[in-house]
Parts: sequence; C-alpha cells; structure tokens
Amino acid sequence: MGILIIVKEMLYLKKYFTEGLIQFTILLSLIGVQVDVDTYLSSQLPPLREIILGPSSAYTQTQFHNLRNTLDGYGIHPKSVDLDYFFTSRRLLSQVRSLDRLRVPSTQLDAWLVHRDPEGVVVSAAGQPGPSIALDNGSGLEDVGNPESSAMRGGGGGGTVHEASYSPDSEDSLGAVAPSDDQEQPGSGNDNLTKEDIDLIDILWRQDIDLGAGREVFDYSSRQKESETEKQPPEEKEDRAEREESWRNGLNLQGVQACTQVDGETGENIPEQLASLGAQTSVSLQECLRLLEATFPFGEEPEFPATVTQELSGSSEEGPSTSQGLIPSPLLPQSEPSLDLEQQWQDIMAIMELQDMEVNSDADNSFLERNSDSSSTGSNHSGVEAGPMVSFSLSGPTTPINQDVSLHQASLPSCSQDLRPFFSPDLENCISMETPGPNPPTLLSLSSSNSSNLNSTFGATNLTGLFLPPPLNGTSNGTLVPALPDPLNILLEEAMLDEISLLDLALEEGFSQTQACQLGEELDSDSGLSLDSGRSPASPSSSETSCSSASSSCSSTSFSEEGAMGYSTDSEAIAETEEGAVGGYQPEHSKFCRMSYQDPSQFHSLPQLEHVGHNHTYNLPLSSLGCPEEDPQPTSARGKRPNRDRQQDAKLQPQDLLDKQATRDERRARAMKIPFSNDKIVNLPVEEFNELLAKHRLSEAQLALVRDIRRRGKNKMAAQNCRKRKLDTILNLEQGVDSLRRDKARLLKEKMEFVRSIRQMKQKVQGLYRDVFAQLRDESGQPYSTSEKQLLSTNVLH
DNA sequence: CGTCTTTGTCATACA
DNA sequence: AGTGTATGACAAAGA
Repeated sequence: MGILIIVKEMLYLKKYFTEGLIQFTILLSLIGVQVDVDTYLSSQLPPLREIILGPSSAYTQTQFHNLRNTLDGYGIHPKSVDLDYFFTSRRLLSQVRSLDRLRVPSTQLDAWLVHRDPEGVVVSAAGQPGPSIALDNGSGLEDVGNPESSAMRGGGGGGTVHEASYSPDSEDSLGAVAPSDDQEQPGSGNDNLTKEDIDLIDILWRQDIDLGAGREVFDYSSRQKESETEKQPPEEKEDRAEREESWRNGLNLQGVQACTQVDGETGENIPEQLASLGAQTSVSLQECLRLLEATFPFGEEPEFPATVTQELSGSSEEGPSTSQGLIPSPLLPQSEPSLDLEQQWQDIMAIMELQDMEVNSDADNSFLERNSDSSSTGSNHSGVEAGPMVSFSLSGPTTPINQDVSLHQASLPSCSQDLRPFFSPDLENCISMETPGPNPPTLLSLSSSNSSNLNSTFGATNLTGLFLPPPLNGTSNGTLVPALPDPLNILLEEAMLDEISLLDLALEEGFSQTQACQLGEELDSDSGLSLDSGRSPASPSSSETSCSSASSSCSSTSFSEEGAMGYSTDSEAIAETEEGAVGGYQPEHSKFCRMSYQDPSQFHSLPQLEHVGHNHTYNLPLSSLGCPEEDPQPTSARGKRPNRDRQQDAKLQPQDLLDKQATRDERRARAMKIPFSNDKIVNLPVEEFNELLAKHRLSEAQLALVRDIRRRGKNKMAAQNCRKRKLDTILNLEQGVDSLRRDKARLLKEKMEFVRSIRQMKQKVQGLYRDVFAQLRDESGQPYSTSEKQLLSTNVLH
C-alpha cells in the first residue's frame, strides 16, 4: 500500500523519518485525518533529502539578488553570509507549506480496542507514549525508531504490538496481532499529529539540522531502526535504553517516553502502549487502519489551515495544558545538541506561544491537575499535565466515533504509573462510577491523560516541540526537568513576539525606503549601464552638432576653450556668453547642468543615487565651445574648480580662468592645438572619429593625445557607470534584505497561526480519544477504571 | 589639519 | 590587433 511504498521511498531519508511519518500518518488516519503522503514526499522530499544528505550544491558566492528567489529553493550555500536569515526564511516557508497540506477531516474513530493484558502488559493501540513525545524531529524520529526510548517502563514483554503497521504485511492482516518487524511502535505513539503536522515539524527540524544540527541524531535513529528491524537482542535493548535515557536526560526532551516492552515473540522492544494494543484487542489496530485507509485514501491533499482553523475555531480553545505544551515531542530540537540555535530558539518560541495559549484556556485544565493527583507515579504526570484537556465539539457532523468499540479484549497494561497521566479526571470519574462513558458522541473531551497521550502522539511529529512543553513528557523520567521552564518560555515567547513586531516595524519603515529605492531603481533600471552610456553619447551629440559649426568659426578664439571646460564657472559662463560659442550654457548652472545633463529624471526619485548622477560634463563645455584647442595654456591645473574660486577666477584673465577650469585633457588638447573638441574626441563613433582624425592632419603627438583623451574620456564614463552600478547593487541588496525581513516577519506570524491550528487539532484528537475510552468496556462489560483507561489511552496513543 | 566624499585617471582584464 | 567596457586602485580636489 501507500505506506509500504512510502517507506521504501523514504528509506534513504533515514529510517527514523519514515517511521515517524508513517506512524503519524497512521494515527492520523485513525483519527480521521487524511494524509497525503505522496504529496508530502514529492513536494518535501527534495528539501528533506538535501537537508539530510546535505546540500546538493553549494554556491561559493552568495547571490544576494537571488536570495528571494531561492528562499524556497536550496541554492544558497550554508556558509553564505545570509544563511542565517535564509534558513530561517526557508524553514518558515517550509512550515507554511507543510501546513497547507493539513486538513481537518471529519474525525472518525472506528475502533479502538484495548484489552487488558492478563500479564499486565500494557498494550496500546496506536500508541503514543503518553510520556514519550518526540521533541524534535531528530529525536522524535529516534524515538520512533527506538522503542527503547519507551523502555523506561519495563512493562511486561508479553504484550504484542499491533500497529497498524505501516508494514506491508500489516495491511493484509486485519486484526492480526502479530507483531511485525516493521512496526515502529515507539513512533506510532506520536502519530496523533496529522501527517502534515509531522511533515511540518520534520521539515523545520531538518532544516535546523541542516543548519548545524548534528547528524548523530540521524545516525542514532537509523541505528536504532536497524537494530529494531533486526529484532535486536535484549542486550541491545538495554544499550539503547541507556543511550536513549542518557540522551533524554541530556536533552530533557524525553518528556514523552514510551513504555517499551519486549515483544515476547520477536524480542523487540516495543513501547508498552503499542505493545498493549495488541493481540487481545477485539479489534486490531491494523484492522482499524485498514478501515481508515479505505475511508481516507492517502494521496488526497488535505486542505489544512483554513479548514482546521475554521473547524477548530468553534471548539473551545483547549484547556491549557498545564505548564507544558500540549505534547511533549520527542522531536524537540533540544534533543539534538547540535541543532541550530536559531531554530531552537524559534521553536522554543513557538512552544512558548502554545503554552501561553494553553494557559489561557483554563476550561479543561482542571483535568490535568486532578489527573496528576490521581496518578500513582509522579513521573508520569508530566504528560498528563501537559495535555490540554479540551473538549471540543467536532466540526460538522459529530465526530463519528464508533461507540461500539468492544473493549473486551483490550488489554490494559499493568503500568499504572503511565496510566494516570493519561486519564483525565473526567475519565476517571466515569470509570469510578462505572458507568459507560456517557460522553456525547459529538463532544469529545479528552482527559488530561489523553492529552498526554496525544501529546506523545503529536510529539512524534516534529511539531511536538511546538506543542508540547517539555515537562509533560517526563513520563517515566520525572527527574527530567522540562527543557523550558515556563518563565523561560514566556521570555522566549516575548522575545519572539518582539522580534516579530520589530520585523514588522522594520518592514514598514524599511518599506518606504525600500519602495523608494525600488522606485528609483525602476526609474533608472536601465541606467545601470545604459544610463550614462546611452545618455552621454546622445546628449553630447546634440551639443556637438551645435558646437561643431561654431567650433569651426570659433577655432581662433581663445575663449572658446574656456567654455569647453567640463566644469565651467560663472566666469566661464560669462566668457562663453561673450563669445557666444556656448549659447545658453550658464556656468552658474554648472552643477545643475551636470546633473541635468544625464537626465536628472532618473535620479531625482532616488536621493541616494543623486550623488551618483555625475554628469560627464567634461565633454559638454568642449562641445559647446567647439573650439578648444586654441591656446596652449598650462595644463597643470586640475580640470574642475570650485564655485568659490570662480568669482576670483572671473577677475583673472579669461585665458587663465579658462585654463584653470579646463580639464587636463582639455588643456592638453589646447596646448597641442587639437582642432576639435574633446567631446568629439570622446564621443564620436570610431568611424567618425577616424574620419575626423584623417580630415585633420595631426602630428603623432597630437594623434597620441587625441587617442589618450578619447580613452580617458571613455574610461571616465565607464568609471562613473561602474560606480553607479555598485551603488545600485548595494541598494538592491538593501532592498532584498528588507524584503526578506518582511517575509520573515510574515512567516513567523503564519507559523504562529499554524501552530495554534495544530494545537487545536491536537486537542480535538484528544477529545476523540477520551470519548472512545469512555465507551470502552472490558470483557464483563464494565467500564475500565481510570487507571486502566489511562493505560489504554497511553497504549493507544503510543 | 584630518577625514571623508567625489571625481578623474591608470592599469588591467575581458569581450 | 584595435576598440570599448568594467573595475580595482590611486590621487587630487573639495566639503
């Protein structure tokens, strides 16, 4: 089936990933959420692959201009300057995309069976270890892959796990309890999240990993997986358990640990919850899965956010999961020491947000507290507390949960510890009353215990980090400290919000700038290169034409030369006017003229560029005068002269003034008695230029000078263009940065929204679980006790 | 007087 | 090979 295929496809991605995904998918399917694995794989695979396997290509250069385009792409080299931002953006973007696939289905629970295991083994249907919730992808995956993580509880090995396994085999087998090697019990616990969620989480985390997260995680998971598949020997189990424990301790993520059991037949470590599912349940998970699959074929693309949001909007905002996030996720980033700090931070922020949200919702929280009290094992509570007790009315048709579920054969694990956390007070109450779960089908309220289960389930997904607060997870590991204390979380969240707000501000502020820049750039978009080149030739030509005629007549006048100077002073202007060679050229406007010369319109809009708009007036005067060469004045002086000096210059002899104002080349040309203007020299096309030279019989020295003047003149323009381009580039980069920042802010907001939606979904699922459990009956038709329900829920969720 | 900016120029590489 | 362009570096002029 699809699952099998998926599994195969994803092998190279890392087993843990596959397992986790599959497990989630299955759980989701059970819940009624449609998961589109194919879409996921196709769309997300590349990125995931790259993340996991490493970037396929690294660019040595950061292509700033392409950053935006490549945001969703993967072309930027990890070491590029903007990596930080890039990855963040990309990650967020991926998240958003992933969420798109989420879809809130009409929830349907066909069958859940839990059966009390005579041996006291806890059997969980889809289990999520109440406790074990993967915090980060890597870890989550690991957890999935590693049953040991759940091993903490040592439940009896007897329980057989039934997972609706993703394994191909499982498909065919209906209720069969037979444990398959493929079963990924541990992970299954986390399946409550929709595949989308999982995807999202995975993506995010993988990106984190990409950013620097150690590969160890992956390796670890893979190793575990291998060991699992191989039916690890008991010793290995222990080893793994130890490793895992150490790992969790280090990370504090363990929050959710699945109780692992050893499969009696295979000897595999199986999460207790999962293990419990099994054999004895009247309805096997596999069967349920099959039914679900039939009902919800994979491949359909779920529409997520909108739907979910809408559906959920109606539902109560879940009970605040107690201190913690809803779901402790095994996948939490923290699990990986090497994870990128930024990602962790962001994730933490997200988590914090969730927590806050949860905190706000008080309604169902009471639950958790009660549960914690009831729980025999404090360690387990974390999960309970975390779980948001929310009752939500499922959208639309009441959630179709089969109330017929026969619990006869559900085996309840003996792990009382775990149970408590999972059962919500409500459930407990119900149980104590021994009344069949009277929960209205439509309204499903999950007990805190359920929440914990859910949490664990969700935890499997990468989202867990977002949803679950660390504290919840500590099923067996009460000692483990929640990775993020609430205060810290709050701070983090605030920081995140601040960041967002700042970003927004930046956006708005930057926006004007950016827009201005863009506008300016757009205006002179072609200016980059063409601006000067295009313009200068054209405008000069006009001047030249006018001048050329004059030049011939004026050639004798020494004055004309002055006017030729690129930066004519007032005196020059006067002189020119006197001569009439320059016509309307006004020295006073020299500055203005310089700017206008290049078509000021191109720069006016862009203040930053204004200074760039140098005008190469050096030709202008010449052309205007048309008769440069006349006097061989000393060329010592620099071409330009300040306006201040102009008045003084005006007092000077005209020639002196002209010389002072003339550019070096102009002076040289005059000195050499070049018969035409520098403007012509510089701007005439090669052919015309050659003709001009041919027309005037020039000496070698004159020819050399003319060629140098032409070369320098062109180079000057080139330099100006070059500078302008540089400036444009800088401006573009700035604009790009602003744009990226805006995108980041937007994505962060979206992320927050998605997280909320996911949380709501989770709550919904919890409600479903609770409802189902409430209706469970043992062989004698009696409702299960709270503890039993907790166990069941734990197992199932796991 | 020192610093920064602007501009021109040179040298060099490339097309 | 000649021409034009691009660009880093340098220096002069000016603010």
